[in-house]
Amino acid sequence: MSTAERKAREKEALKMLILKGAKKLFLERGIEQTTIRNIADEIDYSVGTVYVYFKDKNAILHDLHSIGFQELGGYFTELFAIKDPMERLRKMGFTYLKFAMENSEMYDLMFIVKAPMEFIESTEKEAWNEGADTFGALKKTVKECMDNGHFEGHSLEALSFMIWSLVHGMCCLEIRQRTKGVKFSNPDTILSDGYNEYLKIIKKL
Amino acid sequence: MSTAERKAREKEALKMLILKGAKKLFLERGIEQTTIRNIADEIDYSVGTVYVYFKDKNAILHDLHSIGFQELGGYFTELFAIKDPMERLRKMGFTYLKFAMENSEMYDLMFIVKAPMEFIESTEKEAWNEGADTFGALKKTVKECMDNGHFEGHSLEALSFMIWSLVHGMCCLEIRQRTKGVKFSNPDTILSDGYNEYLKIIKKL
DNA sequence: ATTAAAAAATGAACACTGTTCAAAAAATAT
DNA sequence: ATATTTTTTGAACAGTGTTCATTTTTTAAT
Repeated sequence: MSTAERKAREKEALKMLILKGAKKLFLERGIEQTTIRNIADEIDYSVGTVYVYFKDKNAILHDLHSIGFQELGGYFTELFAIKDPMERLRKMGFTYLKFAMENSEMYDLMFIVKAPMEFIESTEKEAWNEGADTFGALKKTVKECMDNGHFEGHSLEALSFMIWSLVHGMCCLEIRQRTKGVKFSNPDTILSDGYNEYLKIIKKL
Repeated sequence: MSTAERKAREKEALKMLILKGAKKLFLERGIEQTTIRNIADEIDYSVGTVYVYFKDKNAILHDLHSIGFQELGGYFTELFAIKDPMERLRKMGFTYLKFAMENSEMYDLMFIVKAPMEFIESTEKEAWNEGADTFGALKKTVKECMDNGHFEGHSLEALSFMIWSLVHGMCCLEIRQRTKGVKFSNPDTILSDGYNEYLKIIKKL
């Protein structure tokens, strides 16, 4: 019985080792430039082994995308100590932008790359819980703001989606290099001027 | 002299034929599922010929991305007849969203896919004029609104970037399938409820 | 009309990709 | 020490973007 437990642990450990190697390569050379052979080489295993632990490349990308959401959760934890929902909403915007600018490759994988969603669709038992939970946290805060008399005339779902779209839009334009002709053409500007404008907008709503 | 002119025309015609074939395949099976061989087959030429007319795949994607901006221009033309800048800004938002939802594969190529930007960087003589011009049209309208007393306390560049980010964010989340857990989970909802919320927001600014 | 020169089109070949799977190696149980 | 199960392997396959010597076609000159 003990050996079976150990084996299960070892199996899990090797799975994590593959993910760790994959993440390392993603960060230093980009997602698209990383191959299964690269990952196998990185951790000194053969390609075949990688396929024992992951159905295909999308499975690796999906698991890594989930790890990204755990990391985003780490950025978010201290937010929930903030009592005032408007203050929390402000800081939530900053934290989201900061995470995206400091972990752009992971953000890309979590919110832009198609592969993780394709994996979810192919397995089709589970929904995109990571996304639903994150959006849920935003909605909860927006609701508290509305309960306190803010955002009159807006519906909860719609306004929450707008706020998400606004910050995601900035991140997406920056990460996929569409800010070349705009003055907002680097991560620092997004985090200062972009965030500043975000503050002005939610104040007026 | 006449033959040289005809040859130049024929060269251009074949180039357009390749782009036309590429676009057809993109729309019916997606960008990532379309190969150079597919394109060559589609127009009854060999792979080699494609490479005579285009440096590489990114060059095709870039030219197709430019065609997308021409098409977006077509959607935009009637906007400039609108005198009232606020009314123009409202309709501009709707037109942008409509273009994105009706031509999602082209929108993806224009504003999300990396390849066209990589091509611009590799040639490095030209900037992303398509993007700068489109953003310029938005900025011009926002400026007229500000001249009419709207959007007090905002800077032109920053607010224009926010408006772009807001509508682009919606499109990007929808096109890259991140709206599964949200009620805004199809193109029609974006175009009705999403646009409605966009109207509410710019009215309050 | 024949021939030489230039231009255009070709597709086999190369190095790479994700993926599979019979065989080998290692670990476990008897 | 042997048999069984589990784990790991890497060659092989079908596909990708890309190149380039060769062939075909077109043009220009005689």
